Amino acid sequence: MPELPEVETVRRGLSELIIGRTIMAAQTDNPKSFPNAQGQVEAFLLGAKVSDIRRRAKVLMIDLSTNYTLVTHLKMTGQLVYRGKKVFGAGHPSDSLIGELPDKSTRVTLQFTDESKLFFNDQRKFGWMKLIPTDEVAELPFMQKVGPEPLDDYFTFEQFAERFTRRSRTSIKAALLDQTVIAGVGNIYADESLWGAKIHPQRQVNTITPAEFEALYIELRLVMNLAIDKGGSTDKNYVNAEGKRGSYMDFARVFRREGLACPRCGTTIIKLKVAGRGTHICPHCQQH
DNA sequence: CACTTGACCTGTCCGC
DNA sequence: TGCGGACAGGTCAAGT
Repeated sequence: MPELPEVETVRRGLSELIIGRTIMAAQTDNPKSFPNAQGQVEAFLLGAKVSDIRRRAKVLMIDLSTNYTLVTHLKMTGQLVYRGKKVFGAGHPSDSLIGELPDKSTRVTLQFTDESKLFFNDQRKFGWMKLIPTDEVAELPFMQKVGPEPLDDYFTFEQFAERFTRRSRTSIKAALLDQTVIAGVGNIYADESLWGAKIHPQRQVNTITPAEFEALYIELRLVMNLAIDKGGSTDKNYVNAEGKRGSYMDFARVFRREGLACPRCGTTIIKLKVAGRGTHICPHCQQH
């Protein structure tokens, strides 16, 4: 669920809220959510000041003054929510999707010296935060093999099409979801961009024409930029750094819209399974 | 090497 | 009402 636009929304929110704050305490109820060797937290996290927040693909990096980085992956149900002192004990803001924190899905709590807190919530426990030396982050296996950022200014349609040659015999949807091809695409924006480009998700990659790759490149960037504009997609769990939902789902054309009319031609949208994922298409606009 | 499937988890929904 | 099973979907390990 958190894909590139959602993680980017969290990054922007956290940049406003926690850069410059100093971490005073950390606790977790689940070692897998925060798997750090004994002593590292005391030595490199407590007393550290947040210096920057970066994103690569769906990975968020909270840089610290100790030259360590809290590398964070939200996976499917992760949330990073900041709560300032004034909110404590005052119920929760009416526009927030979640209530008092911590709650039963809180896995990690970071407390700052001003008593405000950052909560890492993760219902399904797939996500994690890892404390890693900043100059070693780029050497992580995932960072070594992840594909280019689709929204970078210098990322061209030609480079986009070339990335897919490595997955020529699989379906276009499986290739889009492959993080080593293009970074940051997940199930929502795969379906939305394929609909925009009028490509059936089960089409084999080596049957996609250059014109179709160009349409897909344009649609993917369009959809992701719109989603960032709307603060991401909240299907169930996703919230931004203030606990608020994103509104892209109000603009979705096919995702989770099975049984409804295609906004382009009126045909009923259907749901199928492609690459092991729930997949939404217009059977008229997206022919196999 | 290319590609697919299962595991990791918890909560919700559906049919009986 | 309870209960089993399917489903949700990001990534890695294991299998074909």
